Amino acid sequence: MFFLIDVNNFYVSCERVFNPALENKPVVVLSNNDGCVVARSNEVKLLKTVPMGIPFFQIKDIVKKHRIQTLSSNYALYANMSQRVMQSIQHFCPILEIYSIDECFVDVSDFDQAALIDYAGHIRNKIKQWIGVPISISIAPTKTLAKVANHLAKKSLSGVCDLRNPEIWNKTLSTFSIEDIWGIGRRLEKKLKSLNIQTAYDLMHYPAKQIRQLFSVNIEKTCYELQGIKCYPLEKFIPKKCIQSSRSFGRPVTELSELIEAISTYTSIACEKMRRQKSVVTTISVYLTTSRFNPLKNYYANQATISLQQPTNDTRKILASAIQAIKQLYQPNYLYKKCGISLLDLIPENQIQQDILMQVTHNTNISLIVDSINLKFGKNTILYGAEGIDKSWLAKSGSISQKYTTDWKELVVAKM
DNA sequence: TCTGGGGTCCTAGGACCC
DNA sequence: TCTGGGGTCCTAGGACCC
Repeated sequence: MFFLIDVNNFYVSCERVFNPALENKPVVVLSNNDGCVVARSNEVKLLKTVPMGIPFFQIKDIVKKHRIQTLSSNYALYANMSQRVMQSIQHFCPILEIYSIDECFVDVSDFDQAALIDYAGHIRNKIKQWIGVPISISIAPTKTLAKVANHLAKKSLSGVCDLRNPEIWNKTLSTFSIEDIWGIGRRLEKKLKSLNIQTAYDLMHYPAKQIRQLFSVNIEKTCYELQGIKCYPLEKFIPKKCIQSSRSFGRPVTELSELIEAISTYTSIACEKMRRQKSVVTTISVYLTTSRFNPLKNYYANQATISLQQPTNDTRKILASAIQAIKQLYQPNYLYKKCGISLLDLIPENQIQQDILMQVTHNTNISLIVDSINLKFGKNTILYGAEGIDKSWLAKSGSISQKYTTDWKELVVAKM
């Protein structure tokens, strides 16, 4: 039996904890570079005119008309708030899988089943009291059903939805649209509807084997999960298999020197993440692109994949390859919009295969020292020269809130 | 003028082996 | 002249998620 616990309107809720003036007002949070809407308060959702992911410039009039408060995203704050929420939940439910920044699955099979609803309510109150954000909790025998129940929990006053009773879940599924099911995207929606599968109930009763032939093993699993047969177990923490870092630029970039600064900055970010999960990398891929939205300007996009001689997590070595790659990709006379790096085929650092022809070296890994300094004194206390100092190409974030919980200089001040 | 970022998994098809 | 059958591995691209 699962709980699915998720924070309502997560980014907006985080902002409201530290800025109560935002309560009961329409609020949106924008993606990097203030590009798209990535979080909306309930007030905004009710307007029905601001869909998730819409480019900000397309809704400027609506924002003005309804006095929607607009915030740049503050990922340092959200990541820290996420940690706090997850740690608090673990206090009540030790076996959990963190599924995304704002939701987790919990195995509640060993709990007193008769008391589950009360327990969910209790957790909800405590998270609101301790962290300050509202959460919803759904209860169901499979993850897919828990996802369905979560939609209903969001709309209910209690914030809890129990879908354990097969009669209730059958009835619920008969009015639940196919496109709202976890794992059904736009393409599959279209194909399923062409077979006259309109609701979750229709999919649940379609022969699963046939679904597998027509679609894939995943949709077959979805079919079983709707019937209450568990196909997706709770996952333990698994290190990432690839780590990417990329950003759009705040303005068009034309100079190679600036691209080198940018790719160096992203490489440094990706490498730090890799070391945090104790992995090493053997293959990297670097890419570069102009804006794909401007039909008048020449479009150019290219990528280069490089195999490193030896698995490593040393930023200096990876930087050398990344810079070499960006030089190779660069073509003059284009207006570049974005570049990025992917660290591929990550393996645990304690499982490195030694190359018989390679000399064994025992260099001190300076990267680890850099990491520990930055952890102690704050991000970018020390950085690689190639990353540049001014970084005038950085993304825009016009209205970002303080790093209330992660930076000594920006802590919350309590006034008496 | 302005359009995000970071992931996972599956499948088909090519290349290769015996 | 006639050109099989069974298998593995890798990769690119598609689809999906938050």
